[in-house]
Amino acid sequence: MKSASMSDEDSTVDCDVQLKGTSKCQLRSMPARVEGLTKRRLAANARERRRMQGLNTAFDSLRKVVPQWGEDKKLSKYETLQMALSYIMALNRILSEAERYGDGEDWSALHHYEQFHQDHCQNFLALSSPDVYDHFLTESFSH
DNA sequence: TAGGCCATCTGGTCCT
DNA sequence: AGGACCAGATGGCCTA
Repeated sequence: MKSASMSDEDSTVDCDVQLKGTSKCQLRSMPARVEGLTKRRLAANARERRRMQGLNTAFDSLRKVVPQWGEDKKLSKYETLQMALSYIMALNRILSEAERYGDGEDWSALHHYEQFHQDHCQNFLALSSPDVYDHFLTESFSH
């Protein structure tokens, strides 16, 4: 997508991979030591790319299990983490309340769960501000 | 057009 | 020594 047009399956030296401003021709004419360094840099770039792709895959998995407020709007990474955090806290709270009031047959918690997506998204919107978020954390843990 | 978000490159540090 | 992880820099894409 970005500047480099590199293949994903590269592990050490990819023929299509080029260091910024370094042509394949230049690469071939380089002294062996410099060429070695260049190859290692390119391999490191490829590893870093794969690592970040793995991280993004994990973010996508997280997005799938976290509430979203719109089908079209994809949560940013930051928003995904914040949403996951407050989602977990909310579920935790539901469990705590079910333990406190329920005997196992009390499904009032389920009602809370149904309400969750609405409330949660509203909460999350409020979390856009760090100050409000801190307040939300305090409130959540105080229960 | 400015600002947000993102992918990629890069050099440094830590770990095995 | 080489790989994993991290953070800063850079530049592209998109939207208000």
